[in-house]
Amino acid sequence: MVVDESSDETVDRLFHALADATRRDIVRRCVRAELSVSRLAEAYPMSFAAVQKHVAVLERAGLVTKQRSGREQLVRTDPDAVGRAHRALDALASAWRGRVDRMARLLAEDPGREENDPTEGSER
Amino acid sequence: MVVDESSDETVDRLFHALADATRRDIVRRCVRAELSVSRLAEAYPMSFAAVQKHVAVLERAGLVTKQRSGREQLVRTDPDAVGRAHRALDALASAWRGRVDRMARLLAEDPGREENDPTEGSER
DNA sequence: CTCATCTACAACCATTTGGTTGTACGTTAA
DNA sequence: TTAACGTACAACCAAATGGTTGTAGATGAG
Repeated sequence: MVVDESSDETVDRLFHALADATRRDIVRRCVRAELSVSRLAEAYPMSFAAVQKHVAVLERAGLVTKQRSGREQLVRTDPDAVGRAHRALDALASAWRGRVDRMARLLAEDPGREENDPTEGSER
Repeated sequence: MVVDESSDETVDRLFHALADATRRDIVRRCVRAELSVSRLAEAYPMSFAAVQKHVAVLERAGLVTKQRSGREQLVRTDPDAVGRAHRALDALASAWRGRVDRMARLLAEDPGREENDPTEGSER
């Protein structure tokens, strides 16, 4: 049950998880080091249970994973997660993005020959 | 009033706006064509007022703009919006990717050849 | 063993969200 | 002018969110 990375509900969970400053901060912290939920909770002005819930949201979104180590639960940001978010954004506006990228490049490098309609270009 | 593109609340609004399939679809549709709110509403199994609210959420997040044309209100996806979302993601995991560090070093040591767009480079 | 620590989870609460309907107002067409 | 259309907005509602406290189960230290 791989759940298809680009299904609506998957993308919903992904962006929803990112739509909170505390959760983004957790992701940031756990990129560099594995931290127990208790350690994380010390960093925020809220209860342990609240942080636990935030971690659960991130986990369901696939942004972090938990690994048991003794009595602690170590949280780690999934290295692929940000890439997945990027791909979701690209899928969102890929047609437009191809056009704008090309326009930007043309304007920057070689102004004067923009006559190819790129409305349906790069799928990267 | 520029509101600082990377403030917590700005990013909150951005990702929250993207965390709904209907809203993502509106963004997708209005990338290619300006559509009135009524036209948009026809596409979804919900009331006009509901679509109106979705558009309002997208507008507060800076993802779309509305422009009056007669009695219609035309909705258009902001060309910069997806770029802003990309940048927010990059800022989130820059430490892990080492991207910002590398960019900083390049800019410091060898200013003038930053022409390899790093927003679209390494994927793992 | 005993105690402190870390986690899990339930119950509860206030606020927000996503939807509805209804009303009012400006604009275009007949 | 009148009727139809497109929009704005308020009031309302159910469900989800984000927080709390409290209780209970594992695990490690002394």
